Amino acid sequence: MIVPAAAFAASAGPVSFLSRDQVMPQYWLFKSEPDVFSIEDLRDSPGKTTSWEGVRNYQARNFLRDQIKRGDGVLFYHSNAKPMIIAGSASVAKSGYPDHFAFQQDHKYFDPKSDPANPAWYMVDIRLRQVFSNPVTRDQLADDPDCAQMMLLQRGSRLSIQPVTETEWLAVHRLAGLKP
DNA sequence: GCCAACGTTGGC
DNA sequence: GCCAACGTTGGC
Repeated sequence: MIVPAAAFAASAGPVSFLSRDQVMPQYWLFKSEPDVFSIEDLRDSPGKTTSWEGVRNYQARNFLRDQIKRGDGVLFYHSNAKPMIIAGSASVAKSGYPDHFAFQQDHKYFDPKSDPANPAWYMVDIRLRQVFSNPVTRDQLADDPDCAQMMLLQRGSRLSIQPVTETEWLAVHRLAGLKP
């Protein structure tokens, strides 16, 4: 039986049958304390790539598990630092997969709520794109009309993984004096 | 170092 | 299911 494409699209719902990575690149901001893991640590990692484990917040977990896809752009933010900066950019090298560190009893990220049959926590891999030679400071972001509304700058925003709009992505690169 | 803003936990 | 206590984040 031949089903007209329009009928199939309607039955498939508003998302249709396009997979996510055929649609649009998305942009994110990942926070990291540079004392723990900095953009230089990423640069010096094998293949300039690292896994992003240890996220233990459900909202961030949902992003990691459901939305963050290979090829997405990542702004690498240095939190709890002097100065606080967007230090560079990265690309998602591997979409969400279970955070296996949560399964390891002797690991600092162990969480008995999570097991391989039903993982509670997820992670992605990211690969360095650019170390900004002129990092973008938090103050610059606050002063820029395209960036002032960023989730990062909302008072009390503790989310360690945040969505970034394309406008913000472009504006951050403009402030860094770079092309994305 | 302080502390506001959260998210989580656990007693009830 | 409520909510107080607690722990953490992260800017200041």
